Amino acid sequence: MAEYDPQAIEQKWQARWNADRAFEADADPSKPKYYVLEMLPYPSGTLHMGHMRNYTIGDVIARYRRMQGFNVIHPMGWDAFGLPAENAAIQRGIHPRDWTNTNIESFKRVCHRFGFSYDWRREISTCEPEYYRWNQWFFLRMLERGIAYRKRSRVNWCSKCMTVLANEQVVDGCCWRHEDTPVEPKENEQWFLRITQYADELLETLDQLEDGWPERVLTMQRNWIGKSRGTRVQFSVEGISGKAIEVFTTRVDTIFGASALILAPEHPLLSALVAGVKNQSEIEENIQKLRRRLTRAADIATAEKEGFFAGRYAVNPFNGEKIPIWVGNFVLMEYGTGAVMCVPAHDERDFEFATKYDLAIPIVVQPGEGKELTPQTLTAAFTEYGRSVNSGPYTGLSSEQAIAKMSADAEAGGFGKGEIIFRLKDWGISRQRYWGTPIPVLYCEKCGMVPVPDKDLPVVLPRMTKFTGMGQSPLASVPEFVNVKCPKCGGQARRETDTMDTFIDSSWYFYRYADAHNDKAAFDPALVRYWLPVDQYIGGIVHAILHLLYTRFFCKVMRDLGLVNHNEPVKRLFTQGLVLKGGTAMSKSKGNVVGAEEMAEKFGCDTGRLYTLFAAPPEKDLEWSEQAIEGCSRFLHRVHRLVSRHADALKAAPAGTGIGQSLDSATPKEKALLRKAHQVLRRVTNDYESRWHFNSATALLMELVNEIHAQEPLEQGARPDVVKQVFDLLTLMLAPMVPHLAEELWEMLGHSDHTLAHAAWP
RNA sequence: GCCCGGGUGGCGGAAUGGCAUACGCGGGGGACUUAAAAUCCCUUGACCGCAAGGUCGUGCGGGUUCGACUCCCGCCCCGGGCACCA
Repeated sequence: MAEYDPQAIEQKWQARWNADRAFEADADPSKPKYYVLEMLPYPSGTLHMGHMRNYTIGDVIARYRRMQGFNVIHPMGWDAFGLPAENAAIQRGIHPRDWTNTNIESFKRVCHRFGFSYDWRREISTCEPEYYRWNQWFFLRMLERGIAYRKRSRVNWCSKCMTVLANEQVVDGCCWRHEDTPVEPKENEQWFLRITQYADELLETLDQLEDGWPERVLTMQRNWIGKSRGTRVQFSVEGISGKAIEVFTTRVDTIFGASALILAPEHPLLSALVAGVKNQSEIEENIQKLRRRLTRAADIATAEKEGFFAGRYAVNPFNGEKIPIWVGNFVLMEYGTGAVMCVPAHDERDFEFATKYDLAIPIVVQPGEGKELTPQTLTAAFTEYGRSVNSGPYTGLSSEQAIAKMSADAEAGGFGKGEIIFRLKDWGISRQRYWGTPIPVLYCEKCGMVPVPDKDLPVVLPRMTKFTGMGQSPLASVPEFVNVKCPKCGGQARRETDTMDTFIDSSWYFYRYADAHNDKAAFDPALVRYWLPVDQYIGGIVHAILHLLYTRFFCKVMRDLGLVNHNEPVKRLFTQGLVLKGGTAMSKSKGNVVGAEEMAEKFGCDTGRLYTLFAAPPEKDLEWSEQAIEGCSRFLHRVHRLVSRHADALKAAPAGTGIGQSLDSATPKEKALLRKAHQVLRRVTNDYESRWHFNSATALLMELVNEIHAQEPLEQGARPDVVKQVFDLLTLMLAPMVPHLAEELWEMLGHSDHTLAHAAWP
């Protein structure tokens, strides 16, 4: 009896799948399609079990859907541009392209080694001109529509990455790659994509994803977009004509309770306001002090409220009342108008501020329901809706009514209007680094900024050889790249030397899989219409905002370009848990990785796959345990032994009894075994179908094996055709999770007609 | 502070109102073996008991129900997200 030899079996079946082109799928409108996608990896270092868990889950789904008769597209590619490659180049003197390609080769080898059912014809690598020329093409289309634009602004600079970061790449005031490095504000001229133009739609269509996306991802995106409905109101400044201060408020109904205006220290009107007031120099000094203290975004949230009177008064347009203008450290220049009205009785922050600086606290909203607020009983701000009091003509209205009426009146009176604002900012995409897509514009002495004509795409990234990581845009030091003729006037021009954020690359890559080698267009819309949107996307929660927001934005832009006809790129999203070792996520920098290849060497990849599925439900974090793997290995050996021991008898079984046929003549014992097998089938199907609890699916299969083992049905004289049916079911159920072993068992059971790759799910 | 998850043996975890702890790991005992590995069998929540058996037991306190890990109310703890967003 042959022992289970995973290495041999795995090689054998991988060769067979290759020869059969078992996982290649082409668009075929007569078949229902299913798109299974795993987030494409950044090829750095070694592929570890964290990656493998992601791909194993995807592979199980792809194989299960294939068995169900779907035309399954299951592609893989490489997020090949990015900083670590460039940093490796600086540290080791290797070119980023060579470093990246070496890593891609090894990642690919391991993917093959694990038997993932990818259609490799669709492979892409984002650092190849064949791919990134379409980044440039998209950029030019956005430029034409005003979605891409250039402006000077305050941006986030990471001193370790030596580049500007997008807002989405800043976590708790620090760089997302360097959690201990606060980003520094920096004035910079750079390119932005006007994602805010889609803010409302990005928020609205999240509702369509309720059934398919994790609640927390939807919440995170909603928070990030941060829609607020409110009113913009202008306060004139006493003694200065023509210089109104605008505030944004969601509670215009409380404006009769405003006891001050508070401006952000960076407010552009401040210097004009302060000019000529008593104590001018002292106030200016205080402003400088506040500004300096606010350089670290991380500190702002925790800092104590501070402020001071700026020397002038504003006029409340609703009642003509004079209120002092203050400067406060808690007012954010980046949000709203950079100025707020201070209504202490009905806003917690204002209450705190007013208490500290002894400002008036007039009550203008009463809760009703028999409760009455008085200055004596008000120990905290009352921030809920109620009924307006002491609010002139609005007294007696509910808060909702007052907001509506006061917004309308402000607009009629020309001193304000209802407005919706978002927290979301435009996407800054310029990076002062080398290893990325060149931005396809140039600057002509005569014509100014000129887009590179489509016919001149791609703008190929030159092969630089010296990397220092110092200073600005490495490409600026390559004269052959920088100096060009202007395509408009033929005069002297300079190329843009910043490169694109690599999140552009990953924003549309899964559309390219549908038509990976098209050299006339990013993709053929007909193919995309067949394959997209993605039916099931699987990846880490880290991309809950970053990648998943950007890709939704790209989808909407592509729709408006007439390239796609859907509104959301991904129907269902699954975020798998981390693979931990010693309590922290496996990562090269922490030095706690378990390499996928060594895993496959030691136990075989089927065991590795099974372990990541069995050790925990897929959404939970999983602590790596070598002992638990041995349990999985034992189980697979046990199954192999069980089948091979009975293979000869079962092969000879009469072919009469197929799965699902009734067995009137079976003995009670035979029926009990069959019943068990079908119970397991029902529950395992449910696990594959919707619950994705592969750990309990595996447990059920173990139970079935234990049951067969305990009963020894053949030895006890059970009908071979009945036993065969049970073994067939077991094998089919194992197939998505441990495909190599399942194929081997299938063959041992005498099925020589076809591989399991496309066998029908029972 | 607000919003999501979660809390079950020594450990990973199972149980979609119906035998709590499936399955696996680890532990204990045994068979086979000269021996070991592998394999196979038995056992393994806590407490009381020689035993048959009994009592307790899913973070804590209440409630609904014939019946609650599961539903409701109030807390505690852990993880994650958001947060001077006006």
